[in-house]
Amino acid sequence: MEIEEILDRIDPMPQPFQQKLIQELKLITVPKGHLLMSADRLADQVYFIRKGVVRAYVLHQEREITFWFGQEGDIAMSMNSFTIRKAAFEFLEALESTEVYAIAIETLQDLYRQDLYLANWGRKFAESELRLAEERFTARQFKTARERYEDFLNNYPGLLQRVQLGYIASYLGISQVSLSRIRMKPVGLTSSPRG
Amino acid sequence: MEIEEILDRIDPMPQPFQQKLIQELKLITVPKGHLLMSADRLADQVYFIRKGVVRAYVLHQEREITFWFGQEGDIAMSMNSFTIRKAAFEFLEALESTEVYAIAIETLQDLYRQDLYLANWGRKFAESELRLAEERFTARQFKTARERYEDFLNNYPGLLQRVQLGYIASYLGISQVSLSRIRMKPVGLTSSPRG
DNA sequence: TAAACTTTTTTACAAATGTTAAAAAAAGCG
DNA sequence: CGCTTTTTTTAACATTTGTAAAAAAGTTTA
Repeated sequence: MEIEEILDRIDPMPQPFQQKLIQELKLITVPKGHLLMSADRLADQVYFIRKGVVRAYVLHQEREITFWFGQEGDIAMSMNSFTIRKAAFEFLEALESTEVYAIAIETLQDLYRQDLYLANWGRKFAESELRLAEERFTARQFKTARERYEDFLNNYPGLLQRVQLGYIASYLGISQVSLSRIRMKPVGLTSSPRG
Repeated sequence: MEIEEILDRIDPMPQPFQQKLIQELKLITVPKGHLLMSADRLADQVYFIRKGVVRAYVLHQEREITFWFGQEGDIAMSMNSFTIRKAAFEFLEALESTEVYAIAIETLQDLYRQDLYLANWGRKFAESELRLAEERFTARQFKTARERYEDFLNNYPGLLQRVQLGYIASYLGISQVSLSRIRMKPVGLTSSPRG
């Protein structure tokens, strides 16, 4: 996906202002397994995904917890590192050979501070991510694991084929065994009294 | 808490720009139990909490799920209603007699579009909320219910005394019975083999 | 293509959490 | 106050989900 389209997905802005951002980008390609970002280090880049799939995960007691997937058109950054300029807590890993447009966080911050259109673009980006995060957070609370799995299939068509199930289970907040149990039984066949 | 302080908590901006926002605010007082916002209606106001406690909750199958608390200095808005101009999915309820500074969403949107400082203030607001949401989302995944309860006590000192436990249990993602079990046993005394 | 490795499913069991209902405690109110 | 209502705790039981380990399936590589 080309960069103009990625930017427009968040909020279209007049050409000249868009170009101010595009000018600063560098297209890089990373192999499967490459870490674009590591925990305990200051994240200094923001990535616009042109091609490929990445996941963000945290490491907790020897265990990886995947909490975000990004594919073509998505934007990856450590909000933690960006806002409070502290070391990131997450890893960002390419799950396929992946092409990203990269920009230094410092440069992006400068653009935001200088330009009204870009500042509002950045605002809309954060707002839309926040909206998704809230939706996902509440869904985690009142939807069953099976419903969340079905939502995942609908919201990320094709991703099931590109991402291994262990990562998806963790993303859904369940163990891989539970996910396997869900997939085993056909949809709609839950453990009702006389199931 | 006065409005200047509430705004500065997100990001300080030069006086004249801050005043552009403050000019538009109306201070209102609502009694305990009042709904500042209701699901299935377009949320048309943003609230800056001067005094009191509010909660945001969703209604799912006869059941209320509290997912956010706000107190002095916090800012309440329906990000869903704000960004995609759809009906809100959440309720916003005052848990005490509460004073809020209110501004129409439309007015705030206009201010953002016109002014660089305000646009960046709005961006930082969304970014910091997003950062908190991510933190809470991952914590939900790898912390036990007891740890989340302890985090709540640390992150919201005094709120335990102002909010009933049923709401807190729901906020923590557990049943009220579970919360009661946690509170029953002293800290550190978990169910170990010879507990 | 055989061996080595990784991923997914299955099994058996343990632990955590939910549900419903009732008792106890606390808060609200005339 | 004492009665009523609400909130919190406790109890008993059912269910979900997790863990660890093994089997099966699928991939990779020499």
